[in-house]
Amino acid sequence: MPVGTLVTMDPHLLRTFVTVARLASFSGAARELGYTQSAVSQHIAALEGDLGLPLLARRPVAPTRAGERLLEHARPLLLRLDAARADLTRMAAAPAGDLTLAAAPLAVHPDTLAALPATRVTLRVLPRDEIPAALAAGTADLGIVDGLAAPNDPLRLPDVAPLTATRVAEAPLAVHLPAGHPLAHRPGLRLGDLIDARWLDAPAAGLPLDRLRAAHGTPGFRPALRYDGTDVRTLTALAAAGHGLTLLPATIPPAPGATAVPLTEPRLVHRTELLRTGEPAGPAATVAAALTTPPQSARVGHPARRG
Amino acid sequence: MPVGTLVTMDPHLLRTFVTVARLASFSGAARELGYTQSAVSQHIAALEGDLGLPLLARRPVAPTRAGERLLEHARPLLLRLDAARADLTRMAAAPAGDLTLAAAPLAVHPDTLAALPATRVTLRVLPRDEIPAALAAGTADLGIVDGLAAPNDPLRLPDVAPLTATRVAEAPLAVHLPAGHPLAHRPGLRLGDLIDARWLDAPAAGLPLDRLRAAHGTPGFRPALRYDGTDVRTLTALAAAGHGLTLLPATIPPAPGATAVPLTEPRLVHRTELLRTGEPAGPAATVAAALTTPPQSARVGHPARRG
DNA sequence: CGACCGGCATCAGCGTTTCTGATCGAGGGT
DNA sequence: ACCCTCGATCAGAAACGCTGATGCCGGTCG
Repeated sequence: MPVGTLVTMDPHLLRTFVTVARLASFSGAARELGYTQSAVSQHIAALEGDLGLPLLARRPVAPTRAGERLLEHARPLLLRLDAARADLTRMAAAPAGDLTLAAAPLAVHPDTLAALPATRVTLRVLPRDEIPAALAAGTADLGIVDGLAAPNDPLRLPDVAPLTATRVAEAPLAVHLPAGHPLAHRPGLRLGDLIDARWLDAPAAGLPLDRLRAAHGTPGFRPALRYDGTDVRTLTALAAAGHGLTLLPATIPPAPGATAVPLTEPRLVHRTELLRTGEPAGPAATVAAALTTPPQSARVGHPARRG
Repeated sequence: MPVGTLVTMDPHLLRTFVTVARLASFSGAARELGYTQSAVSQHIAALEGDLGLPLLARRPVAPTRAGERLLEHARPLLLRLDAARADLTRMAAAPAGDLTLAAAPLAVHPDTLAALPATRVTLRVLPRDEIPAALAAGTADLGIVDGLAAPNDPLRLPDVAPLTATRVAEAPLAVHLPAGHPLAHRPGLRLGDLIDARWLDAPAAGLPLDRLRAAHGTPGFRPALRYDGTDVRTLTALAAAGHGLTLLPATIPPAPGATAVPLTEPRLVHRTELLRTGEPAGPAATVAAALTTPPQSARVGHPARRG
């Protein structure tokens, strides 16, 4: 299949456009990018002339409707471009002995830690959505991400670069409730029972509430206390203290004063996956192999192949 | 957050690289792209020099390991770039009166057809995975895609451009069996009961088998007859004739001599979604509104926001 | 009210990039 | 042995993209 025939839209122009939009200033963008203000002006003029549309309102500088749209295209495009470059230049360099692992907060499982070599390892905890970008940019060699999914369903991840995802583990889910909660003694809970409850909102550490809403197909799941850290023990403690419910993998023990009740419906699991760029090399390969004993691999770049 | 600082990797160079790789020929690519062979040679040299890696073996011309990797980056990149360009230039042109609708084979539902205006409409049936690209390229104004999904889960689609997906319908699933089949009189079937059966392999028309394997987490689901068309009636007839089983939305009636048995486990639905680029305008807006009476919208560009 | 100042547009000029066209060496087929 | 195709390389010409200077507009302050 032939790849398109248009091309143009020089990434340099896109980059200055994005910068101008972010700073709301031509001269500011020029300073940041190391250009003359004149050059920046010409860049924007070139883009607008090429597309036949005004992209920015001047005085004050703000993107037009078309400009907004171009930003939506340009930002991921530049991300991918940098990712491609980083990936390829990495292939040129010899594989270093050091290994950097980027992990989402709930994705670091004791088994995982046991599989790591003793030395020259950096473990970096990042928000889930930034891990693919970190891999792509070469900031990390291996990624561990987690999320809610139907059993055996791969996770949905931002598509910034051709990454390979491998299933590491799946665990059932449990709702953490304070011991005195009326539902705390049930053997199992359905998500529908808990729509009207108040939930901890912990986007960095836990499972985001909008994912629950999507899974159940309703709004609801009102946020109570918001926790911006990544520490899971704090989260369970908050649940024990009655600040709201949390849904966590069943492998996480509840804090004293709390109970973890298995979630029975819908059939969701907490899935963790290993992410890597292309062929693993050097120490990354060893760790990757150790983490994925039952190999169940899937490409995430083009998810629709499986849909 | 600032967008990366590297840039370079001129798309023109990437385009000639992709073309050279596809044609396995420098001069062939030159002919196709309207360059001199000399220019193509210099393009490749520039890329290789820039990255510090050989990308192509000469004589015969074939991508190296690094070249393969670059292709994986470059192809979606160019796709996105063209999509961005097409999207923006479309904004420049006045919205035409004509409406082109790209639909996956199983996604065209009677209700959908009823919602269409009487004139100036083109309905084009495409493989599911090509619909986002068609929208992005401006070949179609609206897309209708379908697929297997957990209830209330959005579909997984190739991420070529910022598209908006809206739920149109969800239907339960049914397995089509010949009337004489031992399981034909069951009230319901579980997917696990059918791993060892032979299945129709109809990637263009039906639900792909590898999606079933993913849903059940096992290999199995051996392909029997392969059907490359997109006609659903043929598919049901093939199932009736005993050429293999098919899984179809329960809204599709079985052919004479066949029975449709509801699928009870796992909890999967046949979901159809409406796709559009940014803000709908002109007649597309009317149709889009008509198709999505209960609005349940979601951005597909960055699926991880919900996971 | 007028001068000033910051910010974007425009222009000429020049250095660099990036084509073309010609030439060369290496293989492969006749 | 010859020719023909293919890719690499080189010199020159055209095109491109940057800088620095200048112009214009709007807001601000004496």
